[in-house]
Amino acid sequence: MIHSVVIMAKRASRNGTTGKRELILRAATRVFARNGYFNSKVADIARAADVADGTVYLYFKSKEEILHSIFDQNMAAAIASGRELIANVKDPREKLRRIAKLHLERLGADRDLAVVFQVELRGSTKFMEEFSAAGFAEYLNLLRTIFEEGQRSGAFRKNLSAKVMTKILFGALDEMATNWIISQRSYKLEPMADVVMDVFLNGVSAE
Amino acid sequence: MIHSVVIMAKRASRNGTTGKRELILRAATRVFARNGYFNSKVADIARAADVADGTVYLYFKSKEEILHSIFDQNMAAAIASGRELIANVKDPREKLRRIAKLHLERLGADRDLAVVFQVELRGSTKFMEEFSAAGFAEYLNLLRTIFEEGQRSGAFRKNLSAKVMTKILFGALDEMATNWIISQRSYKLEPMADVVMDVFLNGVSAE
DNA sequence: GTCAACTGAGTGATGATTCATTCAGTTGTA
DNA sequence: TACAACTGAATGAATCATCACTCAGTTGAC
Repeated sequence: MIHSVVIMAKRASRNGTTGKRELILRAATRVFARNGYFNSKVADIARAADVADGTVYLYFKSKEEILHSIFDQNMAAAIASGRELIANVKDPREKLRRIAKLHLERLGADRDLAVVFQVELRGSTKFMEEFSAAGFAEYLNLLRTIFEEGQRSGAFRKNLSAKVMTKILFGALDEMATNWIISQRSYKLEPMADVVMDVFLNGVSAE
Repeated sequence: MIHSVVIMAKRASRNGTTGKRELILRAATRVFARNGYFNSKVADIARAADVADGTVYLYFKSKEEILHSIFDQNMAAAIASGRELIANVKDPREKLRRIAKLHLERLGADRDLAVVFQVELRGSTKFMEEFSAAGFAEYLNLLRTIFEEGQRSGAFRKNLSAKVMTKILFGALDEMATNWIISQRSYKLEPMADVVMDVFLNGVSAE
């Protein structure tokens, strides 16, 4: 009886919905967020995941690959989620609003993840360059495509560089997220998207 | 004759306007920008400054203090410069325009410094918190004060949170700088301030 | 000769990664 | 059903390179 329960528990944590890889990624996100990437020891991650040091290396080639995986996985999910969300929306303004909300909603839902995205991933040009080559550029492209659509439809001023407008919008949202992390007082992050979009849309709209 | 020139040169680099402390700070900025803070060895900085390892510790308590000093010194200079620049400007819009231009001009003038500010200083929550407590908050306050002035004068919409507007503006400028660093193609950074201010002022202006 | 500035080899701690070993669970055979 | 042989996931102690920082000694200006 007791024996079988123990076995079940073991099974659940070993082969259940939460694989060990996923488990380690989550633990790493927590550890990176609390100590910073460079101050985090692989041993810390292992302990947080309740796993031996060596086990980490069965799933990841290196400490760096863990950070990469956190980024890749979440970025891919975010972009997919964003595409889906605007699939049958027509108005470019509304599309941007939804993306912005999603952006802050996702980060606001997981402070540790937000710290990794806003702080740890920025901590080296090497990372920044690799990341921008990867999913990050794709995200900016998504925003840009929508903006250009809005320019064609006459909603946004045509003399503005869509690329630059994209950076402005992203920068504003990004700063909301970063500030939210740093500030001690806890407020809701996602509603900030409305204010940002108000100012931004007002700033770029035609006539 | 020649001798005295050499002596002068030595003096200049040793006790003149450029003290050893300054020399080390500049070298560190270069090294941090190229390798990242955590990957930079104190020995690298010493070599870059053409100084022995130990000498670095005659001027700085630790590697971390070097990074702090780079931030403190430049931030203080930037704020002073900004205050001076708007001293006898009346129009809040124009004040913001000038600050924005100064912001991007300073970063655009020294790529290494820009990398340290945009990338290396963001790489840990610990730093971020300390830095925001220091000069960074003061910079945001400067922006906010101007914005509030503009609200009182009726130039900007009064129902907007000055604090949030400040973050939006800062975030947009910040992203311009970060993108400028990452992008390979070299363009002028400072003119981007005009575009940002166009959209921002348009977005927040009353009526 | 004195003193402040400077030097750079040495030290001690740290932490990423490896790998010999264990053992729970599976397979194949009778 | 029983059991021997096998598999490979998981372990964690040991390795080994790496640096931040120290300090005993040197230099050179006056």
